[in-house]
Amino acid sequence: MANSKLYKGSLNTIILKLLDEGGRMYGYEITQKVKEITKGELKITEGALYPALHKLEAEGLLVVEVAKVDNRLRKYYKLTEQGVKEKTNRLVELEDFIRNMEQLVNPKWTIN
Amino acid sequence: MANSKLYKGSLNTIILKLLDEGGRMYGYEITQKVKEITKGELKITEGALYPALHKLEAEGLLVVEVAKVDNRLRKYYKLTEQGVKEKTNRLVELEDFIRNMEQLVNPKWTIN
DNA sequence: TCTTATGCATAAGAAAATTATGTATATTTA
DNA sequence: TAAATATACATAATTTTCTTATGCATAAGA
Repeated sequence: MANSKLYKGSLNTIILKLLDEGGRMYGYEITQKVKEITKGELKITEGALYPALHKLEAEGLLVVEVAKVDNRLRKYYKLTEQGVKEKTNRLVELEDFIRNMEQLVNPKWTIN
Repeated sequence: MANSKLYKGSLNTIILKLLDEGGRMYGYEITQKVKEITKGELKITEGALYPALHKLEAEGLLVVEVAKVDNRLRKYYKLTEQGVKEKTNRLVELEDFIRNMEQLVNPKWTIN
């Protein structure tokens, strides 16, 4: 995914959130959107993305809809009802994670 | 490490930062410190911590110093000069990561 | 005395990524 | 127009990092 190992584990959260915003997106579109938003700092690799999409679909969080545009295949994914709920959970987890990491590396106050 | 997969990849950064603050710490102490700072939300497992410490030592980022306290063994770790540099790098990566994630899940502004 | 806390360690397995491929069409550039 | 790049999907082998399950040993508390 990136030069930094920190992104490990965050791909699903990113996918769910982008699909929540975008309504429906296809794989390649997701890679481009992420690159755009992070100004090229985060590049989702295909080897990570496609298996992740398949897994989320198998878990019932996404549904796929195949389309043909300009004679090329596209698989549009969108959140299921369950996917929307899971997205919310993941975002809460992300907020908790960030808060804890901030606290660990840049403690605002200390007891001792 | 935690209920959330997001922490994957962040252990080394946490270790380096805590050692930078604490001067020198031993493994068990690190687990307790992390638990304390995150109010029990993040628990470093021994199966993750000890191999990580050994690896950081093998990479030359840490040095170990064995001590015996109350007839029990302790292995104090501290940053090497290289470890201090690496700590700085990791913290920059962490800041970038957090900034990118914030931007992805909670974009402040959009172009379109 | 039994449980919990302290303190280290490793091995087997799972999860999630990287890296390397593979296929195919469309568009841009030299 | 030929070659390179962009678009669009996919999977397999390997690596990294963690969880889970052990194991050993001493100290302290119930």
